[in-house]
Amino acid sequence: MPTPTRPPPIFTRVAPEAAGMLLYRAVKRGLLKAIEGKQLAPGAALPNETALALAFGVSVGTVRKAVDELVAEHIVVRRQGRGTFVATHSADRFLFQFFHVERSDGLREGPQVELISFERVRLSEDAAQALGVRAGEPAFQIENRLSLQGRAIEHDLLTLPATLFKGLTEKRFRERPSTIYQLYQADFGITVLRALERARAVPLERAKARVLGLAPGTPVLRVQRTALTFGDKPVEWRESTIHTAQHDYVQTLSRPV
Amino acid sequence: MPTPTRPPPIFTRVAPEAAGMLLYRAVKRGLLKAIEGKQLAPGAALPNETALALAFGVSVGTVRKAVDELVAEHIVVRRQGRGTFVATHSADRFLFQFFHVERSDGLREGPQVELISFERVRLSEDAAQALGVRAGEPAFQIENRLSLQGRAIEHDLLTLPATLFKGLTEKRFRERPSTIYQLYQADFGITVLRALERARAVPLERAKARVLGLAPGTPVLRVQRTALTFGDKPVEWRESTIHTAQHDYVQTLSRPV
DNA sequence: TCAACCAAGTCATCTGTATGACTTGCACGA
DNA sequence: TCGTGCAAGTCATACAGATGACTTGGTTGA
Repeated sequence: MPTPTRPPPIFTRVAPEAAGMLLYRAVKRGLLKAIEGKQLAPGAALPNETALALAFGVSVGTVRKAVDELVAEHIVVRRQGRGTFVATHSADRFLFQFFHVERSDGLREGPQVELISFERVRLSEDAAQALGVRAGEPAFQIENRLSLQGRAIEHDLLTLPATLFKGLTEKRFRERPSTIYQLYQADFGITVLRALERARAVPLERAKARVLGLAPGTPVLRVQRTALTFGDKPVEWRESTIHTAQHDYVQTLSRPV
Repeated sequence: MPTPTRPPPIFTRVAPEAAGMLLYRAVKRGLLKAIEGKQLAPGAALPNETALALAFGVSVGTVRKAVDELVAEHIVVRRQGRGTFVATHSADRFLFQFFHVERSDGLREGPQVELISFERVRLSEDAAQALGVRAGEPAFQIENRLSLQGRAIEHDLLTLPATLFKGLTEKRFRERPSTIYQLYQADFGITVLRALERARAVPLERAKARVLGLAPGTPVLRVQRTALTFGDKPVEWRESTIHTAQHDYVQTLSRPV
């Protein structure tokens, strides 16, 4: 009788070939791979700790340390007595980690995003420096308008190196299922792990005033963000212009990383 | 012969009486107590891990977990092969953790602080709400001007509940040896661990324009900060007005806490 | 004198095991 | 039928020890 086909194992042992590498890092990468590759979908339960230890060929303590870091990064969620689950990134996690605008009274909600323009360009000096590549490289430049409760609040200008986002089209961008960072992850295998931001107050320019429906010269917040993936490699450069009359840009200062 | 007097032990065993409490938390608190109480001064080396385990009556792994958290909070610093040291709060750590203004080209330096006014007041509604106490409570209100490279860059308005800062005087404040947060710690036993900030862009008011030597109406960054100690208890409310023509307000977005 | 080597001390990682707490589902009995 | 209680599964904490990497300081030998 034929052996029944079974799905390939999700995890592979890391112990032997990872000589010199940190074991718990290798385990973490393995888990991330499975999460990014959708073998472990958002909301799915991870195998229990002893099963993971067996699969990776390491001890439970090592698995624990790997999962600890994923928990700290809000990539998975542990529930005592229940199990460990892949965080449902989608709206909420993105909102929490990368969208820091909230109403002055503390109300937090996800923005509506409208695409204003989508073009192929050559990298400017600023963008090239932020992205760590040469000026003049091909790139995508995307303009968005963000609204909260129907009120235009923010203008975003995104710059993406074309080499990292091969095959991106306006249609694909426009028809993405969820957040922009989820598109990066699902379609291009790029996981944005953290970002650097620089903020300043500037008078609103005429072009953006038109987009936001405000008077030119209004003081607005200008935030420049470099989004980073593994190894602090830059993958996106973004310039946001935020109207902060009814909203604040919110931060928690604690453990600098 | 008389037994030589020896200093009292810095640490006490936690195992027995800490029934139900998390051991590693108890160890962490013990270490924090020693650090706050200056038995372990900034820059001092902690006893090595096995010695700590012995002193607290727990295993090395438990000490390790406690120290891990202190390291994550930048309260101590580990150096492989050397030892673990109490972070020198003083300039650098404060700068790194709580002062987020840097020159546009990335240059980071500590600000010069000038005291402009020091008064006893009653808490306003805003401040009272941020500090989690009733409006009308007595408080100190302190105005500072901060400069970088001789250029006035920021105006700070600090509000401190009088109950937490009993005995604070203008003289003591003015003659503090180092940073403001170090004064809180050394003189009032208050360790600022983290802070919440809300930023917006506003036109510069006339009074602050005079202090900063700028034209009224210039777009400036308005940052409202609530500083927190253990248990997220608010201890300071601060409103900063920052001139961001040559400087940026810098943030790292990563693992939300 | 000086450079190379060596040993001790310390943190860093990993293993393996034990116990407790929390959650769920099932069996049992009123 | 319903609820109590128990057992199993899982994460949470803690222990003890082994090995490796890094730093420092002293010893040795040319």
